[in-house]
Amino acid sequence: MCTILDVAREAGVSVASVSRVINGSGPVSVKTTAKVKQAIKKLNYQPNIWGRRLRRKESRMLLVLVPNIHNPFYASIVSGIEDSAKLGGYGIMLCITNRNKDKEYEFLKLLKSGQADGAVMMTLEKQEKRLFRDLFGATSLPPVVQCCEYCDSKELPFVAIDNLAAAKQAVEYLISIGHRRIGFIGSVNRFISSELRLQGYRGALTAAGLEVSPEYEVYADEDYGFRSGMLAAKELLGRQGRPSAIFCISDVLALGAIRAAREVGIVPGRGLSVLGFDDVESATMFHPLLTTVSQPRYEMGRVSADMLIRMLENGDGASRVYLEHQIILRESTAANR
Amino acid sequence: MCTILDVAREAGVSVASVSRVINGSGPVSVKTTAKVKQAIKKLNYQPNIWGRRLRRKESRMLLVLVPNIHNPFYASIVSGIEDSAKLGGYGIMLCITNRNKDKEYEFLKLLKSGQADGAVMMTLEKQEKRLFRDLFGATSLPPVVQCCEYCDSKELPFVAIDNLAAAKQAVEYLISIGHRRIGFIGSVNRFISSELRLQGYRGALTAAGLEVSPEYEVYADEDYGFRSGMLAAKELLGRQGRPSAIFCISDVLALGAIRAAREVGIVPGRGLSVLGFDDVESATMFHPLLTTVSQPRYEMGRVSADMLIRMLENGDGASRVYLEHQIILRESTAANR
DNA sequence: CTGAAAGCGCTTACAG
DNA sequence: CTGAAAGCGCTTACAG
Repeated sequence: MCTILDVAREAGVSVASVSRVINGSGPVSVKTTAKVKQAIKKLNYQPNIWGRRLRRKESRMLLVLVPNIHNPFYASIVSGIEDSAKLGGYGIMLCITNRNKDKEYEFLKLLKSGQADGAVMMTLEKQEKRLFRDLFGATSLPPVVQCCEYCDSKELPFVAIDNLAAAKQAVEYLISIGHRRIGFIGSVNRFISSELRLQGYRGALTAAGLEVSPEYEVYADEDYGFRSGMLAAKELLGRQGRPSAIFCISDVLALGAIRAAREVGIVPGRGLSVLGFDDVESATMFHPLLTTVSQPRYEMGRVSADMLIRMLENGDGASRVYLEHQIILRESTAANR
Repeated sequence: MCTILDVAREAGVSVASVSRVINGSGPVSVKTTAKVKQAIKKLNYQPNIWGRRLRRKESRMLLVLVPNIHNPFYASIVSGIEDSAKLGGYGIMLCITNRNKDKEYEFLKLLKSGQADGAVMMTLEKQEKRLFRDLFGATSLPPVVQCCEYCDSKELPFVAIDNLAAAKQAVEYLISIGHRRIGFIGSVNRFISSELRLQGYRGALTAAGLEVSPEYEVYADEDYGFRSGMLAAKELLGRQGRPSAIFCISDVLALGAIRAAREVGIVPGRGLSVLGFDDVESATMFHPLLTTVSQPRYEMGRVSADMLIRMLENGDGASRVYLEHQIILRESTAANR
């Protein structure tokens, strides 16, 4: 590895000039520029990033926190973040938290120590007070954009869909095609999306004059696992006056519900309508293809990272954006006769 | 942010002593240690990583290159790498290459510029000469461990399963339960695993005295996509004397084949045996549950990262390790009568 | 056991 | 337009 000094010597100029050429900063004559460029090429010079960062006091690094990476839902989001980061000249560091708050905390310390400039977080639960207060104090706003999930403290920016409206529409659709006994499979996690989807479900029932009953609301594990979706659905289907339709807060759960229905001899689609959330790839792998709420995943990643970078570079304030969702009608829902 | 100098002043000692306490290097009296620790706590001091790295000339950062992140196969591997890296005190930077060689190349430059110490690569194709020669010259070995896929240059270490043996066993199983016309769905990519699985398939046929026919070998797209698996299977199933079993080099392709079979009126499992590769989650989501070859994914990630770290820290030489695979019998294969 | 000082590779006022 | 020099925050021989 050669240094800026080697280049300067090779080109017969000062390190200051070399630096100016590399960064396109300050005035340099064409002649000097040419000599420097040639020397860089000849020596195959790569600026040492640590020296630069130490000097500039910036890391050009973004943190990305995802709760788990097995749910295919997160894959496209990470992809979107990565693309935006690259475009802005940032690298990303990924942390798969697996609901381990300590791991999350340790990782976020990289912000304090200057190892990263900002973070996109998909791991924030509804009430996440301690984390930030401990890390940044009560006053200063951390350089963080929340994606998909967000906590209810008012100041932090986020990018998400309108989960309440989306869930309400989804359940309204089920009602519109004749369903009256509609079950709900949620999750025991503390994500705001889970709560809002539950509220949307209840809201739609209430608005239609249908009864909201805890009998029809069951909960899968934190990670929306397939197997736990199956179990939840079986519970629901074993009840007196079982539901004719189930709204699930994730596709993986919905897929589990479909499998559960089959196992107890119900034909999914005809005998039981199932509506999911996310539109992951496996939603269209098998019949009945899943009716679901689609989120603009890649887009959410892009927008989150872009927002974060603007905050970092232009000092833009916190904003909260809702992206469009879409209800995609396929085969897993049918009219109730 | 306060610096080591602030801590030194607060504790009434020199920066050298503070540094020694932080790093547990060199001799320090209990008294000094106590004073320094107290000062660190009081000031909530975090060492600046850039200064340290500039000085030590190490980055404590590992690169991870995956071809795509939509295939659930890669998720656990990344998880394993992350865990090992954390244990060794390394951070990881993720690059989703999407088969973009330039992106890969740019990313690997981080090694040269000292931004990362080593890389775990899952993106190397059979003949990957240019990449490394351009980057590291013909002589020096790059600090890279290959995972799952590897190139045929002899020197680079890798962690993988024995793809040839695994594929051979899988197809031998199909033969053992009475299948004679066995199709193959591969991929047009240039990964060694794809090639070895093809060879294993052919080897098993030949060993059993069955004919190897190009008619029975079809190829899906580079990313083992579900839809392209469907198309490939339809091609196979449309042929004269269609196969009674299909060996697929990935589960997602196998899932596509199962769907294709259904669409042309064949009952997968009974009417057509399908055998996959990877044992991803969706292999057990729907009936027929997929018979498949399971790879120790998380383990592969762990072992790769551990090996890389040993190379970096102890100067261990290149080694090549094969991990155990396993054939998991489920419902998608049945005896041919 | 401790501290003064050099130096890692870079950028950027400052003076010319 | 150019260069000498200071300084970013750290670690580590070196001398004591």
